[in-house]
Amino acid sequence: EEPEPPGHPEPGARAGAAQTFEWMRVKRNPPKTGKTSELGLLGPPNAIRTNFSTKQLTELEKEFHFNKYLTRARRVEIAATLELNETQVKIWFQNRRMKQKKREKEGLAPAAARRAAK
Amino acid sequence: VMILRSRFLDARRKRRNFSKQATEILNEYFYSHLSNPYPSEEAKEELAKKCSITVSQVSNWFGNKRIRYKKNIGKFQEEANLYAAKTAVTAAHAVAAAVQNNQTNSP
DNA sequence: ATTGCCGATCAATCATAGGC
DNA sequence: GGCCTATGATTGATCGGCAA
Repeated sequence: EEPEPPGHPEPGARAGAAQTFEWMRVKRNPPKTGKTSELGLLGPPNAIRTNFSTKQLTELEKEFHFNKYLTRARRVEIAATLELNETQVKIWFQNRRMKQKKREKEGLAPAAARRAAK
Repeated sequence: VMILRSRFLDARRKRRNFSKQATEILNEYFYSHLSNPYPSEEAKEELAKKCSITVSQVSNWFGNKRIRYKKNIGKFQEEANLYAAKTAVTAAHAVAAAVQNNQTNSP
């Protein structure tokens, strides 16, 4: 409960100064969802977080209530309708399911919290 | 504009800061585990209970803390030293108690 | 070997709280 | 009241692991 082997005392680390641990260096690869549809194939691939429109979110939400999971066919259909790629639709449903689960959990916690309230 | 923002009552709007005490507990954990500030699910539950907040809020806190800390380590230096000293004292007491206990019952 | 899902996390952003 | 920073929450997307 106290792994500390990979200690990396930075060369410039001084007494009292915190070290730079690995988690502080973690960098995520930029999103590759941008797709190269718009541009032939030059220019930096869209590496920006997509902002779904209210319309798109409304449709996705509607579909989610109908089915928590998508079939390949349905996914293709929705992606085309909302002008999103299949990966974005897939990820949206994945995140939506996690969100649903989180809410159910939080929704029941209060009940148990009152019982265990100190 | 307002319409776009009124995303079906974003819970974010009624946000309240955690109690000073809760923040103390969270920071103590964070800085005493600075080499790997990723509490296990069990640790999160324990922290949540001590802070009177939900596990999700503990997760949010650590997520924000980690990102903001590494974004600007310098800005947290003072805070880091503060908690480092605090936990050091606690550890010293623990060691002292252990030594005391060791001398009392020596096999 | 490929592909989807889960759980956790990241990273950017939103909206409010708090201080001046 | 305006303005700026601090902070909790949200979310599109990534990472690693596992299963089909």
